[in-house]
Amino acid sequence: MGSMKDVAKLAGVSVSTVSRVITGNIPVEQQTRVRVEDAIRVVNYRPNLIARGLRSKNSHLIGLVVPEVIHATFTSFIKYTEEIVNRHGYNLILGNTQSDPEVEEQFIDTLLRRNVDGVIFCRVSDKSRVLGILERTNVPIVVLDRSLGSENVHIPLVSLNNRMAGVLAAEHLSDLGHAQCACITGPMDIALSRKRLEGFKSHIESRGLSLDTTAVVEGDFRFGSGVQAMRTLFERRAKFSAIWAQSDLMAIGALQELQRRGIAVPEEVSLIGMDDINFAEMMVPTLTTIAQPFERMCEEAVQLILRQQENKPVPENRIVLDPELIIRESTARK
Amino acid sequence: MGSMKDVAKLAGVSVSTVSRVITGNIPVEQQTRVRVEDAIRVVNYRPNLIARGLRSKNSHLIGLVVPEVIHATFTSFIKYTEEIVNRHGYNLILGNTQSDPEVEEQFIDTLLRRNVDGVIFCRVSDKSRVLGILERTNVPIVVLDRSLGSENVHIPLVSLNNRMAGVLAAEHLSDLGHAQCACITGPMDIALSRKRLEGFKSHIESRGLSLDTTAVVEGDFRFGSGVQAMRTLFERRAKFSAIWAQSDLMAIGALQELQRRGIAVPEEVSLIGMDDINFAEMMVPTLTTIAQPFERMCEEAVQLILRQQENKPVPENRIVLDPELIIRESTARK
DNA sequence: TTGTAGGCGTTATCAG
DNA sequence: CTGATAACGCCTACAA
Repeated sequence: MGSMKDVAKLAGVSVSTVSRVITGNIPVEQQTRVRVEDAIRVVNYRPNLIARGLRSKNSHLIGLVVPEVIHATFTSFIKYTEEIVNRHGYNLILGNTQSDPEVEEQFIDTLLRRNVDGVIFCRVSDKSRVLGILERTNVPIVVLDRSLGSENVHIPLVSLNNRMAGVLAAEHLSDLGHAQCACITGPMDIALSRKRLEGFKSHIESRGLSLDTTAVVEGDFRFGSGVQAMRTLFERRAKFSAIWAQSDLMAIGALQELQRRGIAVPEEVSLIGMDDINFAEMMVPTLTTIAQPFERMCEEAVQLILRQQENKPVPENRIVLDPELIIRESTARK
Repeated sequence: MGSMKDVAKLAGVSVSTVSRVITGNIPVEQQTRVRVEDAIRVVNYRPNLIARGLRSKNSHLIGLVVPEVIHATFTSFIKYTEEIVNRHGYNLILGNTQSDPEVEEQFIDTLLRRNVDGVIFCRVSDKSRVLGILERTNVPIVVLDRSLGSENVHIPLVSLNNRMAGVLAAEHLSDLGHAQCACITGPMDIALSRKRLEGFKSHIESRGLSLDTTAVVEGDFRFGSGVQAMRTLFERRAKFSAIWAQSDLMAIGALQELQRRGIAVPEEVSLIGMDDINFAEMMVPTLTTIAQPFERMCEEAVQLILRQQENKPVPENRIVLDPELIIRESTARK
């Protein structure tokens, strides 16, 4: 792979002329243009993005920061973000921080030193100092699926209407005639877990019922905590005919424990998950769930980056998308 | 974030001196060193990797090419590769080609133009022209979990002993007394599917039994094809008391279909998967499976890249790792 | 329309 | 030990 110099020499022109035919839209005489184009082919010239980036101060690189990779939500974010940035001519540089502030900071540091054109953060905690660091740079940044409550109002944010997710779940269950519901939440120090519970609870109360405190168990979004939460519910002798788990993985954990105890789903207990991961359809019974619009979330995030970069006014700084109820087999009329 | 120039000006030295204290191990007088270090702190200087890369012709970037993201095997590769390259001071740039040769080529092109220090390809087909393109460059390249048969013997390769996977599955089933087995394979135009089947079959034959051709169905590694394959087996009235599916996803599909037909696993039919994805433990019954050493595979791949880059002799050009049988609940004595 | 010159931020070489 | 200077590959004034 030759450089511009090689092309120039071969074509008998200066490098700036080569640059012009590469860039296009700058007048070059037809004759020299073809000479240059031929030379380009001969030396197999491809513009070097490093050099170009050094000059133009942008890298066409977008950083994606996730706290985990093997995790339905983040895997989806990775997939769609990569696809979308690609479509816009960018490449994705991926960083898994495992929620370790140390790793987080160190990754952000190299991103900045690579002149990335933007950084997308998945579910970053307000505790992480990185937001502060990034704010002081002028690198476009977007928080996707954010967690904690206290607000950095000026940082662009794409998130789900988590409260609505709770309402949708409660609505579906009460429509089916369930008067006693249980809820397996995510970590309560993450705002989205609280918002989901709040929506769930408030809809139940709006129907004149109440959500028993013994029927609310905290999990960590993962499978094991779903199993454990189910056991806790039984230990507490909580009364319920329906359960909402705030992630499909926890719902699948709950399902496993129910089946091990010989409790039929949905005949005896109805079960709703959340996320609509692929596996929701693979269970027996298939899982009713609250779907997140992963692809649209990523699209909005990338748009926010690109707009900031072009210094276009960003009309909406906080984009909140709606979840959707997907009815399958795991819920039934009481 | 200032540049070296800023630091130099502030410290009253030349840029080369600044460069020296950054690089370390080049003699600089103690006094000027501290002056420079102070200045570095003041202007918040961080060496720019783009510029450094332009000079030194390496980017500390490694490209990972996968044909899919939301897919147990590749998600694992992404996770581990990212972790490992990071540990070595590299960043990962991820490309999902969806097996589209067009996208593949275009991605490789930008990788080369970014001066990546290495490219790791997951399950690349021999049909893709990219291997040829890459061979002509001197960028280190490794094929991970490769598929097709015809050999480019000089390209470093990390793969699984797929034949052994088949043997392990057959061995386990015949140890349990199953004389009639079925197999749901991956796409037969992918070499690893054929090798797996070959191992499976040959072990069965070594026991004086045979694998009925009606009991072999081709899938595509995905859930839906597992469901479909199961139906096909029933339509064909194939006789079997045990099934090996060459991916956990297909096994889960088969399981769903079996359960829908009221056939108990493992009481009536034993079932083995392959991969040992997270969900294998989440099923009821939990899935017996053949585990792939994903992390080690990635480690070897990264090692091969780094060794090539340092121009160290690469002792082993083809690394084949062994799978492992994980016994859970979905298999039982006949 | 084309070439020359300078610079993007680093590092390496060569004097001093 | 330190400072010019050139070079990495590209782009963009400015001049011709």
